[in-house]
Amino acid sequence: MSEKPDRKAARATADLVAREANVSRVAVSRAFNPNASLKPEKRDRILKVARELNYTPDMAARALVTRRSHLVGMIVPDVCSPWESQEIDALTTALQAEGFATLLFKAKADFSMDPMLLTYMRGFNPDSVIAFTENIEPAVLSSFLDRAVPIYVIYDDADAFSGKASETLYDRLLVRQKDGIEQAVALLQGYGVRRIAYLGGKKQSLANTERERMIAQVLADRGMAPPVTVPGDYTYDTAYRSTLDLFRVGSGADAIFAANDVGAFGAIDALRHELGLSVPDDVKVVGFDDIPQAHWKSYNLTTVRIDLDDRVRALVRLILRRLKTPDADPLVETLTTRLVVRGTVG
Amino acid sequence: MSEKPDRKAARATADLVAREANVSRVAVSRAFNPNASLKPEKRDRILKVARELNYTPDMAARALVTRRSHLVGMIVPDVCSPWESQEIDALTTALQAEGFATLLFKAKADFSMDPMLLTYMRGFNPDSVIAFTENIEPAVLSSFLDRAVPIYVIYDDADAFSGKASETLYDRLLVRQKDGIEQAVALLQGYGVRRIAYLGGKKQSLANTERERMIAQVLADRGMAPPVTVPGDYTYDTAYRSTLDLFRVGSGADAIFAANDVGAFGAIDALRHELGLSVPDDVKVVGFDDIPQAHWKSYNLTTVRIDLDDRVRALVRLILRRLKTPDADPLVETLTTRLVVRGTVG
DNA sequence: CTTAACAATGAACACGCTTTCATTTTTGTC
DNA sequence: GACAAAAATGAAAGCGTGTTCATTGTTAAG
Repeated sequence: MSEKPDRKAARATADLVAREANVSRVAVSRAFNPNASLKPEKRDRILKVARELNYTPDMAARALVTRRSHLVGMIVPDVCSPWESQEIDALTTALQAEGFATLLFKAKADFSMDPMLLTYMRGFNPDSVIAFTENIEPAVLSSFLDRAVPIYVIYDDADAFSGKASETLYDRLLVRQKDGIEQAVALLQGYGVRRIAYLGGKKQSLANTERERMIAQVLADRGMAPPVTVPGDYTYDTAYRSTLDLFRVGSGADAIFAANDVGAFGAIDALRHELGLSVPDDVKVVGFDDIPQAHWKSYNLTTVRIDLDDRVRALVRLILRRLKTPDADPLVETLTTRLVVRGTVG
Repeated sequence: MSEKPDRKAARATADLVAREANVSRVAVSRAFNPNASLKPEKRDRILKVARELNYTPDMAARALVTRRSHLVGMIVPDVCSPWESQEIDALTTALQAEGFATLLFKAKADFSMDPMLLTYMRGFNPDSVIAFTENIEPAVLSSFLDRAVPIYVIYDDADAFSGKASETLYDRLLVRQKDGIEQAVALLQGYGVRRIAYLGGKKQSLANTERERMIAQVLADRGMAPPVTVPGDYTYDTAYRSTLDLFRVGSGADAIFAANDVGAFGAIDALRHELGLSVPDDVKVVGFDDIPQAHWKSYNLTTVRIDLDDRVRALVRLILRRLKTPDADPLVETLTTRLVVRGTVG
């Protein structure tokens, strides 16, 4: 870590570059704006001088006049969650390549957003906002919408949504969770499973609600017993305790469908290391997400995969399109899910 | 996700608020600047009008004149790494509370930084830069230092550094890694371990180099055989493969000291699930970091803990102090490490 | 060679805010 | 109630850039 003793350090401005290169300040601006017309040799000379002077256009000044901050705000409840950190990583990489920087904010643990935080965030004028927090308040939404900032709330849309883009005002990312869930349930049924427990995620999470609803629906379609619902919050520790509670009561469940992979890990460890049960012999376990840890040998988790690359690509496509053509018609991107079979079911 | 159909959406400015509240624009500015002198009732009235108009000061405009962007740049090679994501999360939370927003950038996988990226980043004028990338290039450093931006390169300083602040130009975070390493080696020796393998991290990582050097030193001090060094890169998969290689060759190692917890997980899984060895009966394993996953029952890892809270607190203290008093003398914050005993040694 | 069309150029303005600085109002003291 | 000191106020200047718009320099067509 370090710091410059000399505080005088004047940063180079476009004016200085212009003077040094014997051109007008406007020419310097044009040199850094690829689609502006400027004689090539002149541009080269300016860029050379700029490099020597260690000059970079000031984004703040630029944002002030262009009304584009080149910032994309991300609101995240828990950066440590493997699934979210993957998304942050991938989105940041993709947006960075397009010239946008990630502005990171922490939401409150209960997935809600501090109104103060949002007000503060608005001050930075992000060109777009991506919220990993699902229960975003309408007031907050409209406060951004007043400034015509496209907001992307990341959660997995219900299949119930028909897919007719014209029916909605917004861009949407539609994740067909049912596809993977059907494959998972079919596999479990094939192994003779009779009673499935659903180990939930955060109550406020829409993705969680949808998953629960859809699992119930698929079970009903196949003539199976409705799921036993076990409380969870996407964390290992809660999943661990809930699993203990479930089996000490003796619910008769012979399979656990977890709302996310981390929860599945907690369930597996409770079963194996505290209840003395075997996975998959006594109890089968299926997760959701397919995070990198799912293939770790200690878990080797069978799970419903949401392809991160596809997901991020679709999201970036939506965002960039909206930024470039703000008045374009709302678009719906659809993703599917599929079961990845590993060792916790067979 | 959503977008406002109406693009006109004029954002409220200080001028508008001033007109609406029958005051001068200067008064509005003062209302939002706590230490400016303004009659309390007047301030209240202004803030009320501002709230009604949904007004927030524009940070870009503010930054332009105050020369403070209230942005802290973070350069991260891998957001998904549990240890790094923890740090990002904690730092963002702490800085957010102090009114700073996190500007996130991805470094290249080899821990180096793309010069273009840095140039781009400089354009945002971060008030400070925190680099999780350890082999930061001097040219890059000085390009920021020219603007008197304090840079914090996060790695664990050698104990070799005497702690005399006057001898360095920079603020430093000194992590006494040796403390925990000594405890770990003592424990291993107590269990009769004779030959320790060091499962390394990324070659470019200074923390890794330091850890290796210090383990060798502690072993020598205790009259033990020098460590067998096994190549690694902080990832699970590499650790897994390296461990297989090590034991198939038959190195005679009866303990593995991993450069980080994730690497330790890979080693444990290779030993248990592929080599048919027992941890801790056949081979003892010690990790480094104490990430949350370390207490998961499948691993239950004995590891050298670097207290994240202490670490972040110290870092935030350094950063804020430097931002408030840029000319203050360089300061050194010292942290210790300690062994957390769980199930992979006893 | 002339004229029209076009590319290149720079002066001036705007973006939204903070900060002097000189002025006015309020407060405190005898 | 008079004076000095302190607090409150607003006009104007400026932060570093992009963008008209009118002007100049250059090329293409006739």
